[in-house]
Amino acid sequence: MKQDNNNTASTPQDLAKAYEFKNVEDKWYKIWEEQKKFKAGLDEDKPSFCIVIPPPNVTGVLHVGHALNNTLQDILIRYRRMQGMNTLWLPGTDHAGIATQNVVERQLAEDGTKRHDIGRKKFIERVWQWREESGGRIINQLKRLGASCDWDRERFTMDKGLSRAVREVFTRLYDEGLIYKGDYIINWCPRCHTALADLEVEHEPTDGKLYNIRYPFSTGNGYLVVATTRPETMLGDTAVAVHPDDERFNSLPEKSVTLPLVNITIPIIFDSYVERDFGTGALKVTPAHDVNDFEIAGRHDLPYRKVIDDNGNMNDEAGEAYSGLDRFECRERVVEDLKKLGLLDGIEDYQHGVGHCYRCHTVVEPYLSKQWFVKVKPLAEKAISAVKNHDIRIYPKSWENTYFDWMYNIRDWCISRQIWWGHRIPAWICESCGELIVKSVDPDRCPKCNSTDLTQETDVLDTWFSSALWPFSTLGWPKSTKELSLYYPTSVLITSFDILFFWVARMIMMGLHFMGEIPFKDVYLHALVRDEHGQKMSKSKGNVMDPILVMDKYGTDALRFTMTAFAAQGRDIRISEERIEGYRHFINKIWNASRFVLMHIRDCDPKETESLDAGRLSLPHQWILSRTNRAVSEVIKGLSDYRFNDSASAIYQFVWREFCDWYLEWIKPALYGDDQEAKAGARRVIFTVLEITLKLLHPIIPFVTEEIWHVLPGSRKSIMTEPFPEVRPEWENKEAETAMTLLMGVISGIRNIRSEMMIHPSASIEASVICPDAEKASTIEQFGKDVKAMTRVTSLSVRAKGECPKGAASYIFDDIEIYVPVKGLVDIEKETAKLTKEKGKVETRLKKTTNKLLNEKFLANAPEDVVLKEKEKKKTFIAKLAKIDKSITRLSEIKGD
RNA sequence: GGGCGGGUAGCUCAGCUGGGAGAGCACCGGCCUUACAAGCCGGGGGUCACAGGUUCAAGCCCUGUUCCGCCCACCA
Repeated sequence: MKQDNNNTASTPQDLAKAYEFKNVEDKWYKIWEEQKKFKAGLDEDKPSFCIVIPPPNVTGVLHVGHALNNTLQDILIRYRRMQGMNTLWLPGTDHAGIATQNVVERQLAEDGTKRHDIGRKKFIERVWQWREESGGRIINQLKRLGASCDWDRERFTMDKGLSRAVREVFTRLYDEGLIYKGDYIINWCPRCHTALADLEVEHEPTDGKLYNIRYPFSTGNGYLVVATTRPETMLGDTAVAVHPDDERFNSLPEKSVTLPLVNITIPIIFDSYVERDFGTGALKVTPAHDVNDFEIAGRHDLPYRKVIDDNGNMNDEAGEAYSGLDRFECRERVVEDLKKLGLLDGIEDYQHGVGHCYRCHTVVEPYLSKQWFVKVKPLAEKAISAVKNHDIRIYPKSWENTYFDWMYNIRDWCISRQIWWGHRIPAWICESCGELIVKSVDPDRCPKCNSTDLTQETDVLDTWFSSALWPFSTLGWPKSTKELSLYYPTSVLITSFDILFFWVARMIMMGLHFMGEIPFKDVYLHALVRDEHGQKMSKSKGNVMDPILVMDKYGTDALRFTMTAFAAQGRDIRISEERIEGYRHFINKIWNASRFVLMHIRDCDPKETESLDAGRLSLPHQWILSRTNRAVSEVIKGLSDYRFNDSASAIYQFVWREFCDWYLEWIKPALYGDDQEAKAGARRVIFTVLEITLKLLHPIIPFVTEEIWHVLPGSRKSIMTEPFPEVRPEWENKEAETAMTLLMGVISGIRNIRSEMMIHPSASIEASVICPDAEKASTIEQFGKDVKAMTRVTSLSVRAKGECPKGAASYIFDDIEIYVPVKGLVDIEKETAKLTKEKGKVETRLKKTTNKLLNEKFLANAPEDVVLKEKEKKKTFIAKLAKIDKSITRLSEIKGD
């Protein structure tokens, strides 16, 4: 088919019978990019709409989660752009400190080298090199998805501007006393060789053992039993704690015990942290390797003895016998040695939570070290009120609780990481006087002693530190830019709920603190995409669905529509290829409907459709325009409420069921007939409705809609810049809808009889309708021709009352009765059974209704219209029952003949 | 230990402020009807997890029970 931007040579005959997406998608994406269609407007007179992308990791490969996330963003962006707003979708990637470093380290390993061999500088160069070569992969995959980001504004969390913002924020927070450095217990990953924030530790239930160990009293008479899951840490114990109110320890013979294997004396202390019910009520205290013990030690001024090093091995402090051993080997050794000494009081199986690194899954070591922290409580307060006051709205609302809960209990955030890839902390130590200097620009000399011998902090910042600034750092902060004033606060953040704490909460805190304003007005948290069995997708399980392969097979639009249709607000989405295949059929349906419309509108002047006078059109046209209105308003409502699935299902139903199945079939006689006026009217309407439909669909399925758009008559620019459809009140037509509902009922009735009686679709039949309601009867009569055409009935009679010929099949709905004479064809048993079943249903309903109407309380309390409706129902049911009874009687008479 | 979400048709799920149970897929029957067999027409199928309660009226609101999933948490 022709791919010109005008329609000169495109003819319906040229359209392929089935939609071939393969060339279409690449073609249009290129054109959109070339024509700068995604460029953000900076027009101060227009309202703004802005989304900053959740930056995927540079190491990332597009997965279905990204596909969902970015489809939803693109829908809103395209929708708002069509509405004529200044629209910015700001893209970018995240440097993903640990993840990226791991990738490059793996590469080094393949080359037989290590990062420490090549040194920090070389290593970082190597990472940048890697980023140049492979970091753009995910960006290209997003393009494949149709994402209409303003790519000229693509940012990277490590680029110059953002790095400046990071330093600025760090320095200001430090100056305000909200960043501090100190010795604390943090989570240490011995493999990644870095500290981790609490959030970065995944606790997993693990089968372990609980060891009961005897700690002999210093004098040698008797012992205390302590329980531990980690016997190796006893080498670093500096006390044993018991609860101050625990009667068992009221009159301890001793004030200290001898630490086995190490043979030092450690005190028995009293601390209410200890749970009296656990074990023997005595707790070994290892301040350097346990968070709680660390705190206890602080309260009691206990010494800290580190016995494990940063590789997870025992150090010299652990004693000669254990030094150098891996912590788990050491555990076994310690247990053996205790056994030999007769100090092991039993081992029990024990399941408990063990922390693992979220990047490499190594067991995390609680580790005492010097780290940088953000004091978050003061920041959290404002962030809590912002959501409480609904300055920020979270969708679905149920997540608010989770948010509040975490924010109220928030703990200081460890932001230093002992890796190389990331924003190096802008802090220096003066080697002459020991002064700590924190500055956003590199200092030349020490402000205190004027020395030039300064050494920069080697730690880098947590990746999430820079992501937290994303909504304003990407818009130019700390400079005050036009972009900031135009687009901050951004309109909505669309992301997955699993990074609510990692990212969303922190952006809110940082945005409020540094911009004095919320970073976004709405937060839409979408579900997690799982496989068809509800399993989380993971490489190890092998159940990962590759969206690129899906797009290769079914097309991007099919994937996008599926994502939209499944985006109901909830916790997870299960996806399978079958579903995508199903929605590919829908894309094809649109294609074919358009093909059909095109056949008939080739010579149409598009301008004519602008002056469509609904009042002068015949019933089906009035009806479809009214229904079009409905579709428009439902799609808009869905998009405004973040109920994407509602929008998808509304447009699906409209296109397929109403426009194709009913309307197009209905007006075929007019389109193929000789009545020029009727034909012209029909053409104008199908043209108009198709245009609206395509525009309505474009945000969800951009490629196929653009492709079709360009073969429609008239010279055409991109559908991307067409105004989004609006509801047209003058098209709403209740009467037309009522009439059509009635006629569709009659048609379905006749078709039902045909099908049930096994009458061949091409066979001509006669039908009669008995309809006591004069108005309805008149409608049926008036449109008898249409009814006949839709049912292949040669003669249709409508009467207020009457008898049905013998040997006819019947269909009853509401107060209307349809008969089709099918001499000799009627299966009396079957018909009777059908009617009896129907009778049962109606009887049940009648009973319900009657009961309600007999109930005085109902009459007194229910709103008037509900009561009225109930009365109407009763009448209808009674009439229907009478008809069914009559039919049953008649059948038995036939049988008797 | 605390919190959250969910149990609706064979499967996957909608069902927003309470007023005659829906969709897609699957299934059954019939059709190559001049846009589409990736299609058209017709059809079957649900004590809305269970038990109470509120209400004239409950899939929807309240209480309890049960099963599944997730998140948070410092009982070693």
